[in-house]
Amino acid sequence: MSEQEHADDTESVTAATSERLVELAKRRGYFFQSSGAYGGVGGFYTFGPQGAALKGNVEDAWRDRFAVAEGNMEIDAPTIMPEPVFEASGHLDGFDDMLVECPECGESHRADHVVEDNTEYEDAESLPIPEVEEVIAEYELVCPSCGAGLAGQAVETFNLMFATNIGPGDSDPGYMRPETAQGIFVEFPRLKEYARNQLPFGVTQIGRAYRNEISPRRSIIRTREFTQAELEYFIDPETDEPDLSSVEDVEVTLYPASEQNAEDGDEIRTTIGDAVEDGIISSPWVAYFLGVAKPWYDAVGVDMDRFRFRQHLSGERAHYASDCWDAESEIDGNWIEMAGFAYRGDYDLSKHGEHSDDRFTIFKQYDEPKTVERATVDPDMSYLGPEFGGDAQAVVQQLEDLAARDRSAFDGDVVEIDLEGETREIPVEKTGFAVEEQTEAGEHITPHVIEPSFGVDRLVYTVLHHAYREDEVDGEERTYLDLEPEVAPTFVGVFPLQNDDELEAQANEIVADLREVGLSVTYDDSGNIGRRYRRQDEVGTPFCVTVDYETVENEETTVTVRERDTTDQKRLPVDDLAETLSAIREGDLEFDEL
RNA sequence: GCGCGGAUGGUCUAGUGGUAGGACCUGAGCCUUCCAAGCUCAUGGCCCGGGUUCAAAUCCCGGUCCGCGCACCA
Repeated sequence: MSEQEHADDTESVTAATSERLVELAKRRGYFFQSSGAYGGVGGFYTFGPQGAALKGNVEDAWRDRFAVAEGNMEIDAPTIMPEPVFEASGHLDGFDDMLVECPECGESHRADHVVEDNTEYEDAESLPIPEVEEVIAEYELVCPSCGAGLAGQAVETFNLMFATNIGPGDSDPGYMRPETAQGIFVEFPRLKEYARNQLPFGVTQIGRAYRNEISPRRSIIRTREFTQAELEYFIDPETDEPDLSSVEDVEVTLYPASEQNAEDGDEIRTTIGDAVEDGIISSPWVAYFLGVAKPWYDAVGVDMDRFRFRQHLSGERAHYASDCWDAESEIDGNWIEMAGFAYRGDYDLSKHGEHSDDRFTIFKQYDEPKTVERATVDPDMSYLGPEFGGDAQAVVQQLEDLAARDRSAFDGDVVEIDLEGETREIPVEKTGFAVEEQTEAGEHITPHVIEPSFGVDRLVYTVLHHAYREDEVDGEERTYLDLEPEVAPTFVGVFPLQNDDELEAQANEIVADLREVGLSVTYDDSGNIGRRYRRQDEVGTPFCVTVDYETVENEETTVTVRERDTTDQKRLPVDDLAETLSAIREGDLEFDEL
């Protein structure tokens, strides 16, 4: 077999897993194309009963670890926000792609890239559309694919945000958020109050985000509406350091940019502590969250042999990030991004501070108050008002600026200011100029942000894919999902061995008992017992309880408990059942220990 | 958005210019003392819109959706 044939063969085998998984997902209610009755719509999926439960469990696990256990605050912001938010965040401009279509071959190309690659223009993206069209015509630029002239072709913009109107008319444009993060940043002034103005603090959000992708692909891996679980962790970059003691021994597989660029570069197996010490991960904060994330991914069922952290190459980083690592999982031989851990610096808070009326800063007290000399003005408005009319406020502004900048300007009898190109004189006595000693208790600083941002749908897909198993039981083929008990949609199935009033009554009692303690239970009395086991195997239910004749005949009431992966059975007293299964669900007990 | 391929019950699939068959699943019943058994019965389908034709699920055109490649993924 040739190398090529062998590769094809391998691919078809792995791709088969994805195909079977997608088929299982449809059939058993994990996820499926939405709006199918109307022909479906690209990039939108509905999570069915099993999928919604799995996803909810994953979200709960995330909340437990990244909000509750870390002492962070969770919020729930709207998915639609007004245009100015995205002007500030940079999504309105930065999210705009200029596309030009070739009249010959039909290929679409980034117009700004075509211009930058073939002219002396360096930042074509910032040019207005008509100008880009002019440049293309002027330089007689051609299609990179086929060489046909592009002059005269319209340059279209495509913004990946879904646009809408807030209220009637189109005077108030709004957008579906392209990431949940902005919902947190925008509320920073209030959130810092809830944190009692103390850094560091973290805010989490689990919610939907929307991107009008040009071409959604690979089932729920790339969709137009998806769920993110994000943490924005705000720190004082001068003084805050993470406590790495709890994560320094966590072993990780890292794929740094330097290795990706190297000829024979490879992944590095190391620990969080060593990676920081060796400078592989430059930000200890990013390292901290990688260290928290890895065991968490393990716990929800990601195969650690198919998991790594990959550093972004310099060219692939977002406009806001100074360093970024992705958590990646391997699916069918491809690595897919499940989370990004970005050091966003003060980018977002600074932008919102500039664009809005609020302060996106934290007041940081000095250890000792500082005494500073400061020149101030307290203008006599009864003079300035009549003298300058509508310009009076501008004059006051100028005086304040001047006092701060050059107090010697107030040395004489008059101060000269420039008003719309005209020099005007103001008597110093009318300006209230004074040099005073002031004590400053601290300063306003803009916190830096570390953002662990998780894609929930991709994680759910990975968990299902990594859990997919095929084996044989007594010579019969079996498909099952090796889901962690913590995230499995259904925790236990309860069956009467046969259709028999007494067995059914007993089984129903057990169902009620188990539900009483909060377990997710399903009851099934259809078909023979083997079929029912296989049904639960296929959706990943970790345990099945069967009521048989021994249960109802013997003195001590007992049932069999069957474990999914091994199909092993143990007999347990009904009285302890709820407690025992709860303990397993919580991870305090193993089936083997029974 | 471009190119290639595809679309038949819930799922997987056969099929022909003359209105569709199978397997599995599902439901009802029988049987059954722990792993997809058996028997009987039942529900359920040609992606959408045009065109050609006496007749279109089938041929042609357009669309939608899916998969792959290109581009895109802040």
